[in-house]
Amino acid sequence: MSSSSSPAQTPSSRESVTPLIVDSSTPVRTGRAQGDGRGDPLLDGLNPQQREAVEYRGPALLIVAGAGSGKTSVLTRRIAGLLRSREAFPSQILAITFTNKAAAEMRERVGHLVGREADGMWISTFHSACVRILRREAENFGFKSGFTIYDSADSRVLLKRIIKDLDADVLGFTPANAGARISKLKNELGDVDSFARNMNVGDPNEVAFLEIFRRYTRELTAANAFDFDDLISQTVFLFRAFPHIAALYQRRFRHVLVDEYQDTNHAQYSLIRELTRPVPADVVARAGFDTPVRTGDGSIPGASLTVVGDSDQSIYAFRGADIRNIVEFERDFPGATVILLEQNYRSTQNILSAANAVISNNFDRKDKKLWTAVGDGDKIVGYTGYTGHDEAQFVADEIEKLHREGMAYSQMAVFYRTNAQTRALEEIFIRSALPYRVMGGTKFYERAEIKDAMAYLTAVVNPADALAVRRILNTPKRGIGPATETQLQNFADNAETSLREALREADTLGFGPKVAGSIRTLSALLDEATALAAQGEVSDVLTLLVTKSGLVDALRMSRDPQDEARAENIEELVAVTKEYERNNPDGTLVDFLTEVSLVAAADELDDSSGTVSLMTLHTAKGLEFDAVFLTGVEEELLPHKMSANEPGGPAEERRLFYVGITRARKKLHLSLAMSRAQFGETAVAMPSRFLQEIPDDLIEWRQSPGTARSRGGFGPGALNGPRGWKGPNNDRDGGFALPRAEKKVWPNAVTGTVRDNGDLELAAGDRIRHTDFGEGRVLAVTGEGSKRVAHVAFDAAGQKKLLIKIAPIEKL
DNA sequence: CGAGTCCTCGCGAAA
DNA sequence: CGAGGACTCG
Repeated sequence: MSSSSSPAQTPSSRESVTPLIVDSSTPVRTGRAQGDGRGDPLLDGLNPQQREAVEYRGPALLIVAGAGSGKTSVLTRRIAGLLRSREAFPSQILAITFTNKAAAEMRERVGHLVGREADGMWISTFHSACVRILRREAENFGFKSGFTIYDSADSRVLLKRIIKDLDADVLGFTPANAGARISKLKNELGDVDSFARNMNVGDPNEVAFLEIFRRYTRELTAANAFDFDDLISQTVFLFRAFPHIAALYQRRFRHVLVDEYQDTNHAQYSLIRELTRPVPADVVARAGFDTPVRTGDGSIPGASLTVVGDSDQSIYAFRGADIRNIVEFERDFPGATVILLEQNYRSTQNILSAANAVISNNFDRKDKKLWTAVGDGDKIVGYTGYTGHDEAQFVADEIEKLHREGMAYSQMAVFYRTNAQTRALEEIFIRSALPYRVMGGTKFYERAEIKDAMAYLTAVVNPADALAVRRILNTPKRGIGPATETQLQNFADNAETSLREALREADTLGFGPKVAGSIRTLSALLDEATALAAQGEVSDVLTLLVTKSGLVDALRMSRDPQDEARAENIEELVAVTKEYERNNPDGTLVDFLTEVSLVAAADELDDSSGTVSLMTLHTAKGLEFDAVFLTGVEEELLPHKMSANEPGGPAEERRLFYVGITRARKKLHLSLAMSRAQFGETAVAMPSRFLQEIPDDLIEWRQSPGTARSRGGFGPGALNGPRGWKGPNNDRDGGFALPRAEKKVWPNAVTGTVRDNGDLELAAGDRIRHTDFGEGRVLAVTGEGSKRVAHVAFDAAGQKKLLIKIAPIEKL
């Protein structure tokens, strides 16, 4: 997961490890290290618990790893130990991580320890591992290995059609709620049949849902497609239905390791169970396995299982994560050993004390206290802005200050609860010429034009995929409207063939010459691309499709100014395919599509990019930064208002806050705003209850909720210093129930204003006036053209960077 | 069929 | 405020 900064690897071990192990003249130690392990690179610098976690051998091991306790280090060394001692071949190891990035990092770190040998291991996410298995075994249960993977947006499109078709919207069904319900069922390994058996047949809502679920499933099957949840559950079904196939993997993987175990759902849990099951003697005999790990009775023992997790960091209940998986591990796997890692190597004690204080408010948890030997460190910085922009300005100013003091932008991150909060942050960051990247959110691959281009590729790989064919049918516009689409679909349904095949019948379906011609051209293009895909590179196929289809041209010709950027995005996608070819010389079109389908938000993180990272608290899990800005620490946002009525909701929100806090190595900033724009209007915000759970003396308020309130002209300000603040529930004196009408009363609140300054010329020494910061003097101007940046010392607001082109400034 | 406009609704997190 | 749907007109 994260590149832990534990002393376990910092002093000298990491550098010295590589030559020691790779150098063949060094005797390879077999078996376990003797004595205290001094001199053994795998154990050097580990604390006793970590060491035990690396060395323990047995059927099942649970490592309860607190935040920052060096678990990645432990996990990689554990794997390296298995390989080094020849207890396992690389091919016998399956390690499941939460993101592809974590997988890549783990592979690299094991590689450092044992060399090229690491290449044969399966280190991947649940979803990637399942796709790999499913593609390999697809033919065994009625799928073709070129199946499409539908993301949630694809599922929603499909459900929208179905709900409309069935007029189920009048019963309150929406693509979103039906999709969530289906997802939930699948996470519990439910299917249409099991739902039908257990449903209340007298409930019209359930009857309708059954029909939606049934149609959805049928359409997925017909399209040769799996949704995200299917990837896991279908693999489990496959293993259960075909023990001899399961046995292939049960025999192969002798060591299964699972990271972030607290966030596994029931389907994932079941998958692990299936994989670590012993193979009965009769199955071994029938399969004719020739294997050394057979026991006396002819069976193959179950694989050894190692799971790592921390129930305090369980934040994916909404995705079906079941905390019981980790809590009941010892019961599930009799004979399991549990090792606790509590020493933290990441954060300062002040940060950990805050984290401990917060999380201790959750009941039903085993008490666990993180501690560190590095000392108290700086206090946590608190700030209350008047508005979201104000808060963002604080963040931007602090980031610039830290940067001037020598901290790299890439070592700073801004977290928030909801994606919508990025807007104010981005507006201010752009204006401040601050280099940043938003992780996740509206991702590249979720853009409409990229999904269009990808749909062309999908239609080539999987002609059965009606969703993909439908998407490209009239994109770009080629005169094939809804009526034509319906006719084609009807023909396909009646002839029991696919939409793709129906395209070949354009001439026989009575369309006008223009429409029929369009269809014929499209069909021919798909055929041409299919032929090319058989031997050409992915980028060639994509280029052919996006040019000959007219997709790029249509965007270029459009007068919508945003379409130019969209055309560039498609160019960018072509570049992505070329990059993919370089990295995966043997990669097929299917492989490329799979990879794209399974990229996670955190996968985009590039340490070398030199930018500040913006991300949700969920995406932040497993990462760490020198400086963290946790924004929007307000009631209704964190904890989010939707969580209030959910069982376990508030506790999970607290864990989310806890996860955010524990990402910080040295500097933690907690910020909030007194009012926040949503739905285009301003709403009053109150400080989060979680703030009160942090002892006062750990936070240094630059501007406390109390002072922010008083400066705005409400009530007795002097009394409302940091200590005077009593939290959100104290209405009279410490409260923040501002009247709705009274907004914008803060004279010095920062706004998101921008202005087009054209080619305003500024030079060092010029005096300027800024809408928000008042007057100041230009210190220097850097950059070129539209990226010119003025470094300004404001008389009252301090030093700031401004992007000249858009900053709301005038020359005096 | 398609482009344009008005209108409504929503923002919870994600592989 | 923004996306997406319904509606209208050419």
